Amino acid sequence: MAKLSFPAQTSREPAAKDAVEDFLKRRKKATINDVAHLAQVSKKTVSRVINNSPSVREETRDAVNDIIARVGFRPDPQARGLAFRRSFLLGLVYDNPNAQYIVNMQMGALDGLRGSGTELVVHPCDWRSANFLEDIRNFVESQRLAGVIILPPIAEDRDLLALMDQLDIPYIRITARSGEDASPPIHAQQIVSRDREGCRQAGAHVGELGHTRIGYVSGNLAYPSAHERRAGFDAGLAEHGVKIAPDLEVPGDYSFESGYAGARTLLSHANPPTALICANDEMAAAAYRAAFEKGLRIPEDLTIIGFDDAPIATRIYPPLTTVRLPTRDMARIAAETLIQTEGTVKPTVIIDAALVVRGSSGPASR
Amino acid sequence: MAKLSFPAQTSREPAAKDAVEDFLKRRKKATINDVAHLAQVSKKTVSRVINNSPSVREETRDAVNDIIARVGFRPDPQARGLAFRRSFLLGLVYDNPNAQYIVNMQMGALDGLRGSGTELVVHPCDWRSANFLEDIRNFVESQRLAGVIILPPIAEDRDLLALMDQLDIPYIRITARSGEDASPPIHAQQIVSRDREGCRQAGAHVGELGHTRIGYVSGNLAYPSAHERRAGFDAGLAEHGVKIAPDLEVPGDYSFESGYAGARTLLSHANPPTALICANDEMAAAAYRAAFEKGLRIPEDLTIIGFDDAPIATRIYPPLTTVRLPTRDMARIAAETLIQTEGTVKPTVIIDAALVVRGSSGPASR
DNA sequence: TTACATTATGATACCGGTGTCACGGAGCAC
DNA sequence: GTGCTCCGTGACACCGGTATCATAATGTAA
Repeated sequence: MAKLSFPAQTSREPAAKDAVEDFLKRRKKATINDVAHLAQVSKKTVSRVINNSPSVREETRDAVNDIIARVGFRPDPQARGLAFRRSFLLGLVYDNPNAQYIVNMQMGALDGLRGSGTELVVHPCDWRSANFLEDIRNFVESQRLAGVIILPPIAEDRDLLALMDQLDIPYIRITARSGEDASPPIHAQQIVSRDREGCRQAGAHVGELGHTRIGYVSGNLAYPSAHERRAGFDAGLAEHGVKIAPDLEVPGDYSFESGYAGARTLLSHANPPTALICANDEMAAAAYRAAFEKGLRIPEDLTIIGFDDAPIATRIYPPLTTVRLPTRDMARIAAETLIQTEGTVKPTVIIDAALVVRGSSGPASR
Repeated sequence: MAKLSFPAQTSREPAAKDAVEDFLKRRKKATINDVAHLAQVSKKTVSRVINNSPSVREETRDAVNDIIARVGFRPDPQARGLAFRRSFLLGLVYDNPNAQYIVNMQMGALDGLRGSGTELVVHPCDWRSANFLEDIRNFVESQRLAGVIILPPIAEDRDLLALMDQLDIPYIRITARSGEDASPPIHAQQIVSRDREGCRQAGAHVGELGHTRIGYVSGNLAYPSAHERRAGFDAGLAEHGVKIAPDLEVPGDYSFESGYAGARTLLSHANPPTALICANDEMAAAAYRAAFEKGLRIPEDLTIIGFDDAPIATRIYPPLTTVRLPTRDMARIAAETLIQTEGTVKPTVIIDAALVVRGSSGPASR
């Protein structure tokens, strides 16, 4: 037990030591061939070590790992990708690059990728463009992406989802409404936010404050989120026996401009609202402006509710009561899911939104 | 002149037609080998066509291009990159991912890349981390990036610039102060914003409005931008014989929180300012809050000036008078420069900032 | 001891492109 | 007609990895 059979091993090591020194002097990026040569094994064995193949003798593995560490070898993603026929890049595709949630989701995706050796390639695109699909196809296919995260609203595009299915590349969509109960159902991996629940809480909050004259600036009704949010607000208000006044409802499209126009209209009404619910924070910020221009005080004269808990919610004054949507976490989970699952499709992940009460909501004064 | 020697050509074409049909039926992504085979030339010739090599007979080129178009061949970036020893990816490295200018610059970089076949890989990093340089080195080197755009504030890191020089990869830094007159001078390609000029205009504006009691919340003095901006404001104010009150100056670090704390301090002063200049919009927005909490009206009681013309400048009420920094354009130019220049280093590009007067500035009332 | 699995390892082809260099033919001077 | 350059093209090696399959080394049963 004491004396191990060292003659066999030692024959390799000493020679290698010097060779490593020599190699390092050349200051060249190490390749798998260099490592194989220095470790006196074939490149395939080095490849096995890199890929954690089980069928490598521990002794060999250690020797190879030693050389790898000493020469600082890092396998080339390009070569690896070429051989594997897939890259080590995750794609983030989205329209609407100005929206804050896109920024958050990108940060979330980066959170999820950190330390994985996979990098994030961002690819904005134009949903209205004629070659929308062609552009994405080209991107995904030619980069041989390891996976794709599709952000709202284009995550609702059935043609895009069909394309992704056809390309046979792992992808995950982020959306406000599960596609499983759609017709036909969507079977893609998805991260679904429960906007409805958060909005229910917000609606209940407004009802609880005693408001009865309630205005609403909707989101873009082309997107499921707008309907989910509306349904949630309705449910919460109903808990207190109130509802959005039919004559105090205007369509918005999530933009500041549409929110401003909508809020102006509502606040100019002969019998204006004492509470104004906006389908996102951007429009709520616009409502602030409309209110201030009319000389209204928030929340004394007007309660305003938003949705998203975007940074702007705490930048405007008074800070906005809103519904927090953990966009960053959603994208993080999406990225983690894509790089962890090896072909296996994980079930839908549901994320809850929740009310955050701040200074823009107060009791009805009239 | 009439009869061209067509026998030689026609022998190739007809056979190919059918072959292309056959190929398309297989629904496989075309490779250079497929194209070479169908066009009845060597893959090297196809390669020449792809790369616009001049030494290809026009006739041959047309034939190859025809096949390329018919089979929808797109060269694989991975394989191409492996052979070229560089990828078709541009890296965007930055710290401070929450800042709005980062978002703008990313959009700008994407603008600059559009249609170039190069994709953008975003890589946030942590300047304070011990392996900051190692992380970036690893990223740049292992991805064999085609180029790197370095955003502020890490674009000021001399060690990072030295590393990039050593890695011998095209890169361009975006900064508020040219490195050419630094000691030792920085010879990197750079896009320099002239913050100072914009701030001079803003300072002159404040002076012109008759303010004499002027407060200042500085930027992070570790960054050149903070000094440039301050110098600009000083110069503009000096044009009207006024200056920032020594007792009304507090340090900020560009964050909302620091701006809030700073503004509160200044507005609590026994002899408070009638104008408050903030080194960026984020801090200006925080100053709004501090002012409102004190019951001050903007601009009647207090003039507030920001810098950046970030989206928030028009979201808060009243809209903020600020200095517009064309961050998006700067990054677009950076990206364009990197993909256009083939080894040749372009000179420094200077971008001007300019005052945008909105509703937060008004005449001094006292 | 021999026969037969079982494991560890390597030789070679391959992923899809580009670089090097050699070669055949056209154009020109002699 | 010969010798020369110049141009267009292709054969082949190579970029840096992985897959396949054969083979050497080891273990186990007979």
